[in-house]
Amino acid sequence: METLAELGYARTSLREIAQKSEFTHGVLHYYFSDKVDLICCCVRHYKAKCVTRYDQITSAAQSRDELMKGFLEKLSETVRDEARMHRLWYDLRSQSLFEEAFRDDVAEIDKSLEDMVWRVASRFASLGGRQPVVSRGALYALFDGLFQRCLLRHLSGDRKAIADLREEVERLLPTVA
Amino acid sequence: METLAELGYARTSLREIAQKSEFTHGVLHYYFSDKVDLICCCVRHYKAKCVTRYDQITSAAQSRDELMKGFLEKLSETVRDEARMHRLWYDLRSQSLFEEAFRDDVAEIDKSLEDMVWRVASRFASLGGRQPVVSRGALYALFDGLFQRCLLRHLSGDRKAIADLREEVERLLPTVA
DNA sequence: ATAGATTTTGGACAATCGTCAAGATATTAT
DNA sequence: ATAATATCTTGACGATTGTCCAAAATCTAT
Repeated sequence: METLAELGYARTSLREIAQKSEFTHGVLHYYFSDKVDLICCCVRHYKAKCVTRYDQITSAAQSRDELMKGFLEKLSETVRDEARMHRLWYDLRSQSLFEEAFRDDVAEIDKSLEDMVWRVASRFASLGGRQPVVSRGALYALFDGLFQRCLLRHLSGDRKAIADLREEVERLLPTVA
Repeated sequence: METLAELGYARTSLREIAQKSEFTHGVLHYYFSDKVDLICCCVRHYKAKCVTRYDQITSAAQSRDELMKGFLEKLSETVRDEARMHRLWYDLRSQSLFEEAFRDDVAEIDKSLEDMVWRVASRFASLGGRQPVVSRGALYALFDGLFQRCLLRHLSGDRKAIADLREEVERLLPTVA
């Protein structure tokens, strides 16, 4: 996954993966039937690490301010420290537009991420005695779109990318939940 | 571009592009310095075709209903008829997360698309004597996210993908503009 | 300790990749 | 028509790809 996150799907070969691991290239075919199988396993592995990222903040927060602060902080931290791994997610999601074998796993992760965003927004709303005013799908689309854009700007060296994302989220979240 | 749209960046070789064209593989290096250069030119070429898609509808519409109807229709048509070309866009945008050479062009197209969405929403708002209530960036993130999701579902064979997108947009646009 | 199962190695394979260059062909200018 | 330029073809190259396999190494159970 580190190699994939560094090079991207298109430029990653099994030999490169093996070389940056503690194994040789031959052993990969002992555990994975082929390249697609290996990538699929990576996608599945990614999911588990990702979809509970904000859960602790969500359940611990006792006020809208506290939740907002924790969410913004975690969001910033993610872009700052895990940009490479997240660009891999967007890469693989795009690959699923072409490679049928990836679609089910990608769709499942997408759903899990949508649920995660929904949990945050629902909690934020309920802490104000309200309910979210947009659908799950729209909410996810919005935050995913903002995150993706921030990621691209950040990786391009734009120092204001994270600050702008924070500002945007701080303005938007109270209007939708 | 047709070959790229069919196979995706990762699986497309110069020889494959040549084979599906009227030329041989050698001639590509007469016009393009290397593979990255060729893809960059494709990205730039894509832009011109894309960013004025809704302009006629936007300027012709005389009421919110008319604009909504035209926008929904064009949106559906795009997903239905040009899904393959649009998955190429998402593919190349993801590639720009890894390949620095793509970033400037991708960022420029992204900006143009944002402007395009903004023009639609602004017009929709002004036809109701209003102004959009969210930022350009948020608006684009929202619609781009919804479109991307719809595209994935549509390509996976989900017959309800387009209808769901229409429904979502019909509900959202009046609340943001 | 020994036999059997499991895991790992490293090389071989055919196929494909991007790139290049020499020469053939077509176009244009005089 | 002829020369000069532009365009295209073809074959070659070294490198890399995914896959496979026989043999070596390691582990496990008795």
